[in-house]
Amino acid sequence: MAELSTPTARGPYRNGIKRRQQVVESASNVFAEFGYSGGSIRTIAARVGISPATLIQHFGSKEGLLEAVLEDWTNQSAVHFPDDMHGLAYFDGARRVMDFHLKHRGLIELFLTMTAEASSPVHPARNFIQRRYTDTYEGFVRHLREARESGEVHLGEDEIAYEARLLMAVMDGLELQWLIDPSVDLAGLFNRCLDECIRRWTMPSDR
Amino acid sequence: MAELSTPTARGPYRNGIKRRQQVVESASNVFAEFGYSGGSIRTIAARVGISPATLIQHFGSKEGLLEAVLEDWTNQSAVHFPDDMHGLAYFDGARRVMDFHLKHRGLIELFLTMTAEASSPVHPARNFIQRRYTDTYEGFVRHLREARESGEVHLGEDEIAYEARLLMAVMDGLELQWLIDPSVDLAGLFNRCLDECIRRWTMPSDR
DNA sequence: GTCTATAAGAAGATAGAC
DNA sequence: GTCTATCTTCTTATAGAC
Repeated sequence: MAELSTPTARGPYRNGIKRRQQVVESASNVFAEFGYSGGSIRTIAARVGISPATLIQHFGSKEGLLEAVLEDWTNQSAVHFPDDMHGLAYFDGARRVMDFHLKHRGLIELFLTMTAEASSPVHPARNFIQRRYTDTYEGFVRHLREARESGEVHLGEDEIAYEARLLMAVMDGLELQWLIDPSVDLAGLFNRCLDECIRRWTMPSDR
Repeated sequence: MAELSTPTARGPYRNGIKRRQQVVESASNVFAEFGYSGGSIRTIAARVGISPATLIQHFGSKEGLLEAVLEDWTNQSAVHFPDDMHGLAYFDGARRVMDFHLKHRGLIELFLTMTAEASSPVHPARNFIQRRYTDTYEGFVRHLREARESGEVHLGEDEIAYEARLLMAVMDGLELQWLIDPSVDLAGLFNRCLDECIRRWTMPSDR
């Protein structure tokens, strides 16, 4: 019984866990490449060298696999957005998020494909994506308010809402252009935009 | 023979043309809703009340139908972007583009879904989308240069490139947020952003 | 845990009648 | 021009052997 309590590197679930992670990564790539509808269980299974049946055995259904992919993606993203930083420093940390995205193209491909697909109310990832956007927006607003209270920036309440939405839009929009044409200088454009945002936010009597 | 030369409202192709347009509109909606992979010939045909076989007869293949959809979409978009305006007035006309998008949600859903899907090199709409982005970017740059030459704005060459990319990003990004959450005030946010862009561009010795 | 075999259905596309 | 019927292939998912 003791061996069964916690799966470890030597424990009984070692292979299962490793395999599961392999499948999730394969699925992320395939969904990023072909979308959720276009990416088939067969393709995903073939890339890790297992049968479609084994894959289904692990995740129950294609939708179960999607949930695992989205969960994994949240974890990967969360690691690289600064949760310990506050106020303006939080937005300065967004540069590192972009650097991370640049090095993990598949991750952002997955996210934007899912987001566009999930504009349909029947898409299985719709709730997840909606929540994700709400969380990001509220996070931006919260940190801008913090920055205002500490005197770092000078923004009214409606300006905070506007700037939060705009920054989100710029991030998504630049990433979209970069996906279509990888020669677009994503990091350069975003850093410049962030510089000007911060400059604008910190200017006294801005508007 | 005379009756066959040009299809008119009374000509022999009248029904065919009307039917064809119906199918293209249905396909636009279905592709917008489920993406290209997820949208099936069967669904598209059912919505216009014809058989899948008839649809294929008209367009040859699913990819042929996609081409017709993209062509139609270009025509619809082109009508509402001001080709007769130049310099700053051109960007002011972008407000009307947004108003048009707001009233034709399916069109923008189609565009953004296609764009995200087409980040994959094997997607049949990839070339089309790439060209579309290039054209838009070059259009923005051209009109900003015109505005500089006529003394309307004060921007360096690299600032023009930056502002063009950023405005494109804001449009796509705000539209994406609006698709996910229709309560987002797309027109309001964009108009405010455009106001500030124009204000920034027209400021002497901006940077 | 993983496989083969297979069910049950939907996909794109074709043939030929009307 | 549109249909029904059908082909082939591919889809997700299950059953049961090893």
